[in-house]
Amino acid sequence: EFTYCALIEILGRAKEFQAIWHLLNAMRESGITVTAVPFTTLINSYGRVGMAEEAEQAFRSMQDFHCKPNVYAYNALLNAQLKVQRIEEALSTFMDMAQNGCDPDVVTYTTLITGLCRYGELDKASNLLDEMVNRECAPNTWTYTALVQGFLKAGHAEKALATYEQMQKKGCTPDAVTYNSLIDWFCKEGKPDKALELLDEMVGKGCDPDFGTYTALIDGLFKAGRADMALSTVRRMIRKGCNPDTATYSTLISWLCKEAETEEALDFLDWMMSRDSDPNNITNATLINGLFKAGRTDMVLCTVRRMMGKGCNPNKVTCTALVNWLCKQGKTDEAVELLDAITGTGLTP
RNA sequence: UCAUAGUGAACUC
Repeated sequence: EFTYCALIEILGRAKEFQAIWHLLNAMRESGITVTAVPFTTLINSYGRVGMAEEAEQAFRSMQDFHCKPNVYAYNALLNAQLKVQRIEEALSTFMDMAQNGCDPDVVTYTTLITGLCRYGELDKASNLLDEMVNRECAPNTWTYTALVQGFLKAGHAEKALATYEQMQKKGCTPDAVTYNSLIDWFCKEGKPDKALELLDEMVGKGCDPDFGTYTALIDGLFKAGRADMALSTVRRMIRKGCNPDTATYSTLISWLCKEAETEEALDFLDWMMSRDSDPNNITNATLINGLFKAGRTDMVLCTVRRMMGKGCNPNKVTCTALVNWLCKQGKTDEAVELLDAITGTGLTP
């Protein structure tokens, strides 16, 4: 049983859904009692790739396995539904929980609050927080942070800050994610100094900055025209033992290209590739786009090849741009060659 | 805790 669950987890990440179903059926046929665990794993796997209807189907089929959904299964379903904006369905899942005597927990509420905020249903989200308190289901740092983030993204800074206050009054300590949300918001508002103050505050309170903190700051400082400070933040990050990840690299590469520092941007790519982290699709798009904008068309093709060598293929937008450019240059052969090299795209200029 | 929730990056718009 334990082994099965581990296997299903792996299959789920590999999107081998059919294999999971076969495994579940095999388990049932061999008389193994199927618990809610493998179903939760399956529902989550569907959820991750946005297959909400399949997630719903998996949830319903639990019945056929005489398996009663628990709060984990409900939460996974809610998550899958909200990810693709099935708000009505999610709300009815939430009602079902109550009817089936399954008490929502803090994860249930946080999932709902996050989902509702994402689609602008801030009042509903806010009401849920009140409902939690009334039902003696204590919100935690994640719950408050989700709501803070929701208000910030919706441009309701006052409410965000009020929630942030409320959180602390209730004894929930802000963590790195909470700070990162606020830091990012200050940066986006063009107030990197405020963001830096918050950085000091978090450090002062013993909360370690992470990738998110530094990346948000670096981006904000570049945006505010303070490239030198941004680069010193990179050094600080490395000095503190927090190594840049792919998002940090993308931020750097993007800005360096904008600042016409393409050599530095390419140096970062070298550095990145010489280290643990491989470029991902976003790094790829960032760099290619940056090189085009900076007029470094000489470097475009060899960079594309290097990244493809690392298994990092251009996305649709980049690919179209590349092919267009090659065709304009009259290098249609190279364009066709490139298209062939990129699997599974049927794009033609 | 064998399974679930909140942050950061490019392009497109």
